[in-house]
Amino acid sequence: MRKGELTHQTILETAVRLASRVGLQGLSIGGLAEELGLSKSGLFAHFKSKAELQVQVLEAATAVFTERVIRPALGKPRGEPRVRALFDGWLTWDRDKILEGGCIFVAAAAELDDAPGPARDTLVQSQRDWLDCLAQAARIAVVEGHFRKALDVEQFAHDQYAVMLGFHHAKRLMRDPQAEARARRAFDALVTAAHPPTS
Amino acid sequence: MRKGELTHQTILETAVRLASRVGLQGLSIGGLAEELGLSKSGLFAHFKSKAELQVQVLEAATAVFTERVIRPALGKPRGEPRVRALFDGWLTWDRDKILEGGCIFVAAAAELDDAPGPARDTLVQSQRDWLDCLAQAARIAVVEGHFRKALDVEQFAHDQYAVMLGFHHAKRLMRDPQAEARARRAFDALVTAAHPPTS
DNA sequence: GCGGAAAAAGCACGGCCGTTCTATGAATGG
DNA sequence: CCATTCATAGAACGGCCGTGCTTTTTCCGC
Repeated sequence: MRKGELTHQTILETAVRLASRVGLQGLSIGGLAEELGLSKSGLFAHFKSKAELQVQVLEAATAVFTERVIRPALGKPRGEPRVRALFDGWLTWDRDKILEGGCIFVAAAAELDDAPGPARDTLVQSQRDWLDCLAQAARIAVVEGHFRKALDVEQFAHDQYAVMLGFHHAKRLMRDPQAEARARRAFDALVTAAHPPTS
Repeated sequence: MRKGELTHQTILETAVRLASRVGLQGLSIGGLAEELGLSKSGLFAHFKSKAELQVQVLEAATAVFTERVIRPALGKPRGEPRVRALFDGWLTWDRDKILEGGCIFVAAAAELDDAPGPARDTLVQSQRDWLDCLAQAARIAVVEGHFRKALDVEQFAHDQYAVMLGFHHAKRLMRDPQAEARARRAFDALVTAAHPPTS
């Protein structure tokens, strides 16, 4: 009962990387099996269906994301440093070798936005958690006095994520070498605007 | 030579709408033919390959976008009104019935960002033109004195498009009823920050 | 080290894919 | 009005897809 779960996890790791390149729909069981040196049916046995595979890929990606982006940021001081750490962490995540094809959630968002089903539900929940995480970090920054009291933290989280999406577009599609600089400038402007009134 | 080009255009219209739902990859020749009541081979004859179909779909979508979004904005007064018109036009575009599945360019951007080829090249060019259009509108706003002289207009265009991408995500994936309000607030903040120093 | 269980492979299926070739029908120009 | 071109349909192909079923191999507790 141990060997099975091990390969199961190995499959998911490879699947996440592959899916970031070819998308969730483009992730085929045959292709994934070949990449792993397994038989198609042997791999299929781990998941009862392709839909289940897609859900588990998203869950696995969420787990990696939490480990790689959210948890390190939680180690940073409460307030603005943590808000900035979440932003930096996401930039690093989108650049990670694990994701040769860029953030898998951004790719999945475009694929699934009109495809009702368990995969979409899983993605939406994951993204909601992420936005809540961003908003909560901003809320703490308000409490700490780094951000102004009247700040709409959900709006801030929304705007912060929009900058990330803009970065993804500029970097991965447009191959803009200035993508990261542009994103940082946009985010800095957001943070500055969130600061308490100076005078 | 007339009948052919007519159906050719009809095919592309339907293809654009369908592709906005299922994506460029998901757009199958068989499915498209059925939607139009044509035979698969009869439709295929209009395009020498699926890659060519994808390119022409993107070109057709760009033409519609230019007609529906850019041209009306060019009728607005130079400066901030035109900048705002481009933003409003995009919001309307993303909501249009033509695009049941949301902006086809956003969907294609995620699909093609790691798929080199003519389709990707076509999309990149279209997006570059769009960003240039946004930047140029901002540049005019600087000349008109609506925006401050030192404004980085390319950065402004980048940030403006990021807001649009954030809107698309919030609206189409998250189904956030506040998506449009959030986007307008974010864009207003951008415009306000672009204004000349008040004092 | 053996026997049962779990994991993987092998094989076959129906289905849709893009693509090609051939035939037939309709539109068009002289 | 007729001949020619052009637009569409039909059938067939090899290929990959997801998915079951059966067999073989591998693992693991006793």
